[in-house]
Amino acid sequence: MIYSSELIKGTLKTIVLKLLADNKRMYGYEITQKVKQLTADKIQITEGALYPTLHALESDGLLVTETEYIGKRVRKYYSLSRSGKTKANEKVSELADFMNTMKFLLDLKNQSA
Amino acid sequence: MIYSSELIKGTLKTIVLKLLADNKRMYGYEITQKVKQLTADKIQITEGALYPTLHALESDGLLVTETEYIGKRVRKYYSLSRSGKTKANEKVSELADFMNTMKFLLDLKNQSA
DNA sequence: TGTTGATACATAATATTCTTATGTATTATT
DNA sequence: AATAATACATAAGAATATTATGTATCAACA
Repeated sequence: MIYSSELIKGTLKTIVLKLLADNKRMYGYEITQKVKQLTADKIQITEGALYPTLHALESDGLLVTETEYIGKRVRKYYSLSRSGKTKANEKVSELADFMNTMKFLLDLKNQSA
Repeated sequence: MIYSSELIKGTLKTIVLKLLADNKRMYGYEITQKVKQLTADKIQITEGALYPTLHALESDGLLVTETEYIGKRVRKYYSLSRSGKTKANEKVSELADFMNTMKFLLDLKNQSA
């Protein structure tokens, strides 16, 4: 089972920031695989969504990059800047809070009964 | 505190379907107020988001409407169709599952340590 | 050795879904 | 009389994803 894509919307930035908070540095493809693995294939981040997001986070100054070559193949590592670390904490807290609120909403029983 | 708007994306349909599953019938404005109340103002559904969503759910056959007049003011009640009830259950289950997955992701500790 | 699948980046066209702004009108409150 | 709340609706624009496409390297296998 893969979640309907609309659910991912709005959480991608937070997922990326959280993974980078946990792993110091990661490259794009690695992020897609890590998320796939950690969620038992339930969340699959597409490259068309991820790369523009990484570029946006970088241009916001939240991520910094180092490019390395593995053989002849380029690999672009991303890591959190100082402000990125702060932002990561904020976004993770907000999402956790949001999920509690949603859980509460979804657990409500019939109000009309 | 109000959640950053991007978090709401993708959950609105599910919230609406869930509220209608709990309350038999509701009208648009009522839904905005109910969500606001249930979430202590943390989630505020805008009318520009809600009405198009209600119309879409209706045209998908998930909702049915009855129009009533309160004095001279029109009020449009929405309720779940048979397929809407099924869909509501599916969407709520999926979102609950998704939130567990996200919770797991966010609770992970440093992987690089 | 050549074809396939995995790795690894990227962007463009399109679709979806929201925000923000605007509009109309009734009713309640001050 | 003016303002806020109730109640509907739509349009322009922004944000963010999907889908498709492109390039290229590397590993495995037949």
